[in-house]
Amino acid sequence: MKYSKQRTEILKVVSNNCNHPNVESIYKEVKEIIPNISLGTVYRNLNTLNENGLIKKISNPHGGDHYDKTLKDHAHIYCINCHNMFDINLNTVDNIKQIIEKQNKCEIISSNIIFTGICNNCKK
Amino acid sequence: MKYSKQRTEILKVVSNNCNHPNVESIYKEVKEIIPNISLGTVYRNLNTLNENGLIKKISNPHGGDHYDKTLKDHAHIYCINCHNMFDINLNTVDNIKQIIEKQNKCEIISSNIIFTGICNNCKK
DNA sequence: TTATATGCAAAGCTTTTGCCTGAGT
DNA sequence: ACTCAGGCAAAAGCTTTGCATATAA
Repeated sequence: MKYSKQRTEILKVVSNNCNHPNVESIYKEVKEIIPNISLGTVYRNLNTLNENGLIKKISNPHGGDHYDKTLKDHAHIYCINCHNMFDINLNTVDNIKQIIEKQNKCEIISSNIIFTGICNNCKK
Repeated sequence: MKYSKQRTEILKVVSNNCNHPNVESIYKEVKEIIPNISLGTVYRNLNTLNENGLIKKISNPHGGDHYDKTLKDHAHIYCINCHNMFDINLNTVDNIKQIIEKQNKCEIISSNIIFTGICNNCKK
């Protein structure tokens, strides 16, 4: 991977935010710094960064992937009202994995755990 | 919902199989019975059946939705080798939901839990 | 100087939609 | 008869890709 201003900026946007931005909002935000960046570059770099383990892709059942700076496997809640995605501290994910591997005699590589609902903030 | 031969056949394909077919394989299978069925009809009916709670849509992080006859919330494992999806008996899903609701003061409507790995059969 | 990344636009996929015809009640 | 469903093809999204140019090492 050769350095590029574009990729650095994209990584920054994902890393500096606590939300879990999707492609659209990453594109928007990076465009403010590098106005002539193309959407293709954003897609290409998100894939590269994901493949190199610098960010983590979270696929959303409601459409569109989100990207996460936290690399450790963890669960999320997706709010159908504000469309944001939040981390869930579910320290049982690793335990569950092991249980499933034993019970089903299979090998688990990764997990995608998304709860859909209404977040703390939107409930008010 | 008015009766239709097409919808009945689509529901049968999802219900009579223990695998969790995706659109492509549902289309293929129904086509053997109703050769002139169109792909649009399959999509339309899968959505209708899902909305009416007769089947359950499972979105796959690796692309393409799968459809499930089991309506109760449960987890799945997706095998990256044979591309099949299998049920996981995870009787803790309901417990986890409640824990999350309490901890995060949010409301959970549904869950999408998919583990990716290599299934029992492909491991051999 | 050589390899990799970008921008742009075209192509590719999957899914949805419009419109007219056909089937169900 | 009237309404809902299907077939077909076009459109809509989202994502990837090819190609020429630009940038990094």
